[in-house]
Formats: sequence, C-alpha cells, structure tokens
Amino acid sequence: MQDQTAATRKGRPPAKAHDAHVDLIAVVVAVTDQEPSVLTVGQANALPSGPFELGHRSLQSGLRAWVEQQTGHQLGYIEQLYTFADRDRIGEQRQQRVISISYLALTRAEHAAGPSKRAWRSWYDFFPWEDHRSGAPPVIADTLLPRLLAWVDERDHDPLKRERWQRAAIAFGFDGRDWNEELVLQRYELLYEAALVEEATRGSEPNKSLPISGISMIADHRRILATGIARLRSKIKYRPVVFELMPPAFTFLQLQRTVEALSGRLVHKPNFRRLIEQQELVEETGETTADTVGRPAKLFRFRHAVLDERVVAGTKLPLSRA
Amino acid sequence: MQDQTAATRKGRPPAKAHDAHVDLIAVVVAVTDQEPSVLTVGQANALPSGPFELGHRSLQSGLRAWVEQQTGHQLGYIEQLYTFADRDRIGEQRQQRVISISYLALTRAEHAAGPSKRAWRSWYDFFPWEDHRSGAPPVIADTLLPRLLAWVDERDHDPLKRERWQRAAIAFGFDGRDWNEELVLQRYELLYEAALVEEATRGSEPNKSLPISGISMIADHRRILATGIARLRSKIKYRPVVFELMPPAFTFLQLQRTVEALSGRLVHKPNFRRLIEQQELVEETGETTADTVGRPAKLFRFRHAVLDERVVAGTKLPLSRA
DNA sequence: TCAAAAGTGTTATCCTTACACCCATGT
DNA sequence: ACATGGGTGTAAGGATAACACTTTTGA
Repeated sequence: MQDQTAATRKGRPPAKAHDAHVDLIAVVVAVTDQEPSVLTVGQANALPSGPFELGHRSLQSGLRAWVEQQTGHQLGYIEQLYTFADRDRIGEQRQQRVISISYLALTRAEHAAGPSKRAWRSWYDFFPWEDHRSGAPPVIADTLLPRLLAWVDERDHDPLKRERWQRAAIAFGFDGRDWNEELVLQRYELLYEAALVEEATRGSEPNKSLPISGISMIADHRRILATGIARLRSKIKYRPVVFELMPPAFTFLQLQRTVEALSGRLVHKPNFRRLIEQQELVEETGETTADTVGRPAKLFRFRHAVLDERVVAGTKLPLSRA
Repeated sequence: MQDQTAATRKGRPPAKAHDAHVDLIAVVVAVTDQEPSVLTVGQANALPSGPFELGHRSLQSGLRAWVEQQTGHQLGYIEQLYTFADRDRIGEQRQQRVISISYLALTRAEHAAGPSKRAWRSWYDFFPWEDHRSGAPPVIADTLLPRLLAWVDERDHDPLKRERWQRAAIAFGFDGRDWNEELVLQRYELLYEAALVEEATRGSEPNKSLPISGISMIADHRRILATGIARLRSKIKYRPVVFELMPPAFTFLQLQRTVEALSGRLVHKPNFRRLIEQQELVEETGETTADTVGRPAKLFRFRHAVLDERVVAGTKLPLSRA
C-alpha cells in the first residue's frame, strides 16, 4: 500500500502553474460589558489576517501568530469556519488564486497584551439589525423593510416577486414569522443582493440614494464575520463553548447576559438556570459576589470534566431496541 | 473605503515565497442496496481528488470537474468538510505546502456515466466497526477491545491509564455506555493512536503482530472519509439531506433503510414514519409499489418546498417573551 | 394459512415553556 | 419600604419512546 501514496500526486502538473496564495483570517470574539465584540485591525474595518507561511507549523499556529502580531492577543479556542477562493490579479495580466481560510476564535478581552484594547468593536456595529435584545431594532422596520419591498418590486412577474418576498420574510421574520437569530449569513447575503450594504455597490459609482445600515469592512470580511456569528449562535446551543468567553468564576446572570449578547435575544432566567444546572455544566466555587445591588449571587465555574465525560450527542432518530 | 482593500495585502511578501499547492478531495456518497457507498479511484483505496486550477471557476466547480473526469460521475449536493495543510517535499530540499480542501457530496449511484460502476465501495469496508445494524460487530469485542486494553496498559501510571480507557470507552461504548454513531472520527483517531490501523504504521517497518481491521487508504484519505461520514451522520438529524440519496419516488421503508445504512443503526419503524410525516417532509405520489412481498406500500416524494418554507432552526435556549 | 411488510392507536415519560412566587441585600 | 437581582415550585403542553395491534398482499 505504501507505494500507492504516489498515486495521489499522479495528475499534478508543474507546481508553479497554479499554486495559490493562502490567507488566514480570524474572527476573534469576546464578550465585554454584555457586548459581543470582535477583534479588528486597521481602521476597525478589517479582520486580523495574514498569509500562511512555510515557517508556520500548522494552519492554526499560523493564525495564532498573525493575530498575536497584529493585535497582541493570544488565542485560546479556535475552530475552522470556511475556505473560499478568489481570483486575484498580480502584476500585469498574470492571475493568481487566493485561498482564504477563515477561523472562529473565542477569548476574553482581558487576555490582550499590547496595542489591542481599542481594536475591539461590538459586532452589532456591523450588523445593527441583529440585536433583538430590546425587541426588533427600529432599523428593520424603518429602513430595511421598505427597501426590501422596493427590491421585491424590481421583479416583473408575480412568482418572482413572491420568491424574493418569501426569502426576505423568512430571513427577517416578516409576515408574523418568528425571528431566527441563526440566519445571520442569509440576512447579510440578502441585503447584499438587494444592494443595501456598502460592499455590494463597490466598483459602481456611488448611488445618491445611499445604502445604509451597518459599518462595512474591507473585501469580504463582513461576510466572514457574519459566518462566524452564525456559527457561534448555532454552536452555543449544543456545545458548551460560551464558557470560553467567561472569566474563571461567574454568576448565572453573567453567563446568561453573555448568551444573550451572542444570540441577540433575551432568555428566560429561571429556565436558563435549570438548563445549565441539569446538564451539570457548572459547579459552585463556594464564593458569592459582592455585587452593588440585589442579593449576592453564588459564583460558579465551568466543569471542565464534562468535556471528557460526555459527548452531548444529539439523537433525533427513533432508534429501535436490540 | 474602497482604497483600503489594499490594506489586506499589506504584509504579503513576494508571491512565490510560500505559495501553496491546493488539492480538492471529495467524499462522494450514495446508498445502493442498503449499503452506504463511497466513490473511490485507483485500487479502490483513494478518494477522487485533483489540484485546484486556474481554469476552475470556483472550488466547487473544480471539484466537480475532477470527480467527473476521474469517475464519470456528476455531483449534486456538495458541502465543504474541512481544510488542512501538510508539508510536502518536492524535488531536493525545497519544501512546499499542500492545502487540501475536502468536500462531502451526495448522489445516487445510478447517476454514473462511464467507467465508474465498480468504483463504489461500502464505507463499512473501511470502517467495519461502524456498522451496528445487526448489533455491535464482532470485530469490536474480538479484536479492538483486547488491543485497546493493551494500549491502555502501555501507560505506567494509573491516571494515564484511566484517561486512555475513558476515551476508548466513550468512543466505543464500553463499560455499559451507549454507542454513539457520530463519533466516527474520534474512533478512527483513537485506533490510529493505538496503531490499530495500517496508516499509523507507515514509515516504520511492518510489525509482526499486524494491525488490522478495515481497508486502509492512501495518505490521509481514510481520515477524510471518517470526517465525511461523521458529518453526514450528524446532519441527517437536523437537515433533510437524506433525500439527496433517494430516487424521485420511494417508500417509507426504503427511506428508513437508507437512514439506517448511513447511521449504522436500526430505527423504529412506526416512530420513524411519524417523525417524517409530522415534519411534512414528504407527500404521496399516488402510486404504490409492486413489491414482491408484503403489502404494497405507498410511494412518496420529497417536498422540495420545505427547503424554502422552513428553516428547521433548532432553538435550545429558553427564550423569554417580550 | 402464513410470512412479510404496511400502517394505526395508545400510553408513559421526559423535556420545554410559562407562570407564580419567595429570598436576600442595599438604599 | 422597595427596588434589584437571586433562586425555587409547579403545572400545562408537546415531543419521544415503547408496546400492541390491525391491514394487505404474495406464496
């Protein structure tokens, strides 16, 4: 079998012909003061990124190196998000591929060391329509809804109108539908398609009836951020990843506020508590907070043991005995 | 903002310095005769793959092109699995990176056109310990368990032994734990670590007390296959992807057998039926099967409309009113 | 008539959701 | 006293799991 390893390479043409440049991009998330923040560089409109180099031991270590260099921040939890390819023009006519490998990283903002500090930015600055903690944000009814209706009306035929409207309604919860906080990417893509985000109008001359809503980012970084947010909003529901964002000891309310910041929705306090307790995700530290107001709360820490013990597995199949 | 796009490229050194070769690898799955099969090339021990080239319009279209060229098979549903990097030596000392981007694709074996046909192979040939449709396969108790116990005993200290044993027990359901069909990758990695799969012993001289169990593949293809299986086993539980593997019309039992083939477990017929019905995933075609045996079954088709209507969203947070 | 598969009814149990309420502290 | 947050009790409703049973065909 050993010798057949060569077979994988069989069709490979001379390397230089279509080698690609590889970029690593990080969505680094922390929650501070009940705001979900993302680590940015430049004019706070780019995600930390850099080329994958021969000196890097692995993709992840390359990513760590770049983030640390650009922001002074050390990363803990990392997971891969998505890989995509773009055509890039270098020099005259010669084209080259750029492969971008994006990652989601979770930390606590305090882990910073050096020049970062000001580089954190609430992700709702980029996605104002995503924060439903105080109900649906006004921007949806005031700006997005009318413009999306106009976009729907661009279509001539009824079935085509209906299709656009249905997509918009599902994404934003129109027509009495529920808001679904996980559809972050779909919403961004819809707004992009409807030319309601700045990124969509690049390359064309600026329109007088300006687009809107949300700070834009360079290249497709806002799209990558949307992907990261969506992944995280989905993942907190079936893996104990929130704790990566928490200090070593915390109260239930702090934990709840963090989840609320991420999901952009309010949760039911008593039931949230029971949900966490029942899964045995935390244990008491024995201490209580000396909070300024209200009854002192017990402090808890994450039970790291659960990561070994259990597998969280979600069966949804009606398995049979035997 | 436009001009700041240049900022992304700021740190980029001369392109050739560390450009990478990009490979696309496909795990193409079909289910035929109640066997989950994977499309292979070569001596049926490699996954279809090929370099990403400038001529490819996108990563996915590059993948489609390679699979079609190597197997004559056209792909329908595709999703990205994972991207990883390896060091590759070309020529003398010069090292280069190889980036592998893997995909999961779902089709029906009949879609083949050309030389494929014999290239399909049950994925349980590669992972015999994964098929629990007739109870736990003997290979686990007969071969894997004793060898895993030996591997556990390699450790000197008790806590280290315990840690290895706990991992094995969770992965394989020892100690009265439940079998978890989603842990495909963990199991493969465990067996790799314990040198119980051929891939782990490459580079060293062949051991007399030979490893075992499961046909090996070139390079890390079996690991990629494990990733694909795990992803699919997990995904069929919360997205209607099984239908990509079904013919246009099918009976409940056929659907059930397909799910069983994928998950490697038996499901409860009446409850499975209700589960599908209740989600309104299918509709009657009006026809019935002329089966050889038993009462004729109604034929159903997938309700493609559900993909637009619903979002399947899985809330697991105790949301509050207001 | 029997085997094999299709299909329905019904119950016990658990999880989720919602509502109601009491507790402890600072001002 | 009361505002604020901490924390518990409990019951309704829905989903899941398990068991029992009837129906329809071909051999």
